[in-house]
Amino acid sequence: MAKSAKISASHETGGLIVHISGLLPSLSPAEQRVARLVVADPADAARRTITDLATAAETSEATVIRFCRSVGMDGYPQLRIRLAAEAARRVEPPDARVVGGDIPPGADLAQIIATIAFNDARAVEETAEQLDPAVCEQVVEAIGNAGRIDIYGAGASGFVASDFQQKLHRIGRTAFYFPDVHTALTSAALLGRGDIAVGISHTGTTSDVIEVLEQARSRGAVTVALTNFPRSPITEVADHVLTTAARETTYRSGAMASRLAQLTVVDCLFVGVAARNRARARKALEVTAEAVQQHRVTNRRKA
Amino acid sequence: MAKSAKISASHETGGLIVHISGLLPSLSPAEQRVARLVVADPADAARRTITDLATAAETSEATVIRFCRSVGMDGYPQLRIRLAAEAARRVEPPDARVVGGDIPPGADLAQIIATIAFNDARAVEETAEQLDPAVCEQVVEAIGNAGRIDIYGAGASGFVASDFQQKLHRIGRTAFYFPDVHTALTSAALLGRGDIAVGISHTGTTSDVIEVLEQARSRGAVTVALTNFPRSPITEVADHVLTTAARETTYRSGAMASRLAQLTVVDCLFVGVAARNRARARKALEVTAEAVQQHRVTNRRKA
DNA sequence: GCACCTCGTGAAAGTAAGTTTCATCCGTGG
DNA sequence: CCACGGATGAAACTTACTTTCACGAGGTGC
Repeated sequence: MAKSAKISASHETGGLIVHISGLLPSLSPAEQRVARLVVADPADAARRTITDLATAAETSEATVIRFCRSVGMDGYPQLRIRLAAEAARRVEPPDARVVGGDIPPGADLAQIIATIAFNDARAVEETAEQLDPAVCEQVVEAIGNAGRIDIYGAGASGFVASDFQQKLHRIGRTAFYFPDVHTALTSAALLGRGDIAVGISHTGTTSDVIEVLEQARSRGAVTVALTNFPRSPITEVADHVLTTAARETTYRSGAMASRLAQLTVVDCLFVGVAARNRARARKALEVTAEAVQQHRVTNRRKA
Repeated sequence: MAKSAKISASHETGGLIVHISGLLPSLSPAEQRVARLVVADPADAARRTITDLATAAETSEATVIRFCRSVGMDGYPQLRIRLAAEAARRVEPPDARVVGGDIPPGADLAQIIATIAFNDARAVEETAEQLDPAVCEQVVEAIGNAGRIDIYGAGASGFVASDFQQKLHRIGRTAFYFPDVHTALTSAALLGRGDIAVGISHTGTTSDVIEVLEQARSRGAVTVALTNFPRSPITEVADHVLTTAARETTYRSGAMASRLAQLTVVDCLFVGVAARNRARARKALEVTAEAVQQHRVTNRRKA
């Protein structure tokens, strides 16, 4: 039977549309009408049912099926999902976003959301890229072996410090965080060889944190600094320096992205430490999760 | 009150998978089996027929249909093309990374860093994609006009709550955060019409937070919930629901990505509020920045 | 402890979508 | 004027999708 020129089934993922328009002239009139609809708006075609599309092309379902076969598909459903896939792929409008910059005055919420998310995601990715695994390894090692872990941070970095403390505590490491400088100083004074102190400061210029870290170091503790600026003062009192890569510089942005970058670093260290002793960490996590269980309500679902 | 919180069916093209994983816990067991298959490999699911998928999930076609409806689709074909579209859009991560999953046991630091950063960045991006600007607008409006702002959160979400409080405070809004449930409850009891309460809970099942939010609502305050799961109990006591889109589900990952997603949402709200009154917010930020200036050291650089 | 709900579930009936078959139409060349 | 062959759509057919319904588990109130 006239198995009319079955064009090599383009099994490659892309190029279906191109493929179709390429062999458009070789199609029968009725099939061409279908093809034109498909090429004109693949996404729309994907949404239609075969009868619907046939009607739109002023033809019958049979012709649509024939068209599917002509372009190398098994049947209509297959064409449909391929079209949906391609339509989705080509819709990628990388509208110019304000990279690392301020939010334009007239921006609406949607723009604000897009800009912030973009910058936040960037900060996280770029931080990960420039993080030195070797340094991380040393820090993880130190934390894993430390007798005591002190974590310092002020303001926004204080939240990160606090978060880190809580995480380490949850896997059974003896970690402390002090919101108050005086308490932190006394704690630092009691550190010694085999202990570790981590100072977090976005700018790297927070005198309180630097001071405490210095104290800790003078007592023989290993010191770690987490900052955005690799040459900032805090690095002078640190044995190991980890840096974030948040671009924001203006106070106006309120160091938003930097927090996320700091947290990402904290997460990496945490997972690294936990991975050193899987069994123990897992056990500790299970126990702690269980502990808060009674403070969770069972899922009384909504209608 | 269930009617108050509507599950904004992510009408946009993107975020279906994320949307589904968010709803996962609120689905019935059989539907969850379907959901897991779909989330695990959307492209594959798109290729399957409904009977096929039902068999794979060890359930009936009826359940698959119910699942479609649960996630806001009209029927199976619609789900199918949406899945195909999303699968196509998703850029395959360079090296096979464990998306939303655990870190492989033998991983070295570099792998851990890459995986965490990838998941963190994704959570931020996907959260932004599915955030409903309209709801944000309402919340921003409410916060901007509120007499008093109470923010509740426990555990990891507590840090986020605290961060939010600090941010709002910095631009001159009267905001509070209470680490202690009892204090929070008394504060909530003193709220009234014109005030606003924000409850943050990743799982949406933290009874303490729900309880306090409920109290606030009963006093006439506008209530806002920030959670990863759009049908969790907390949404029942909230006038406005904002959702994050962190995929992690295992407690093992310690809800790491979710924090970042929550912070991104907080940042958006913060900037939104600040943008409402640029002049005043800027002034406040300048003044507060100046206040901590003397706690910064000048750049005595390293040798 | 019983009656009664409600909810999740799959079997089966029902409907719609997709596919095949086949008769018709129409132009072409004998 | 009559085959002939390809294009086409109506209709039969098959498969996929959707709805309905009854059963059973787990809870709730009497």
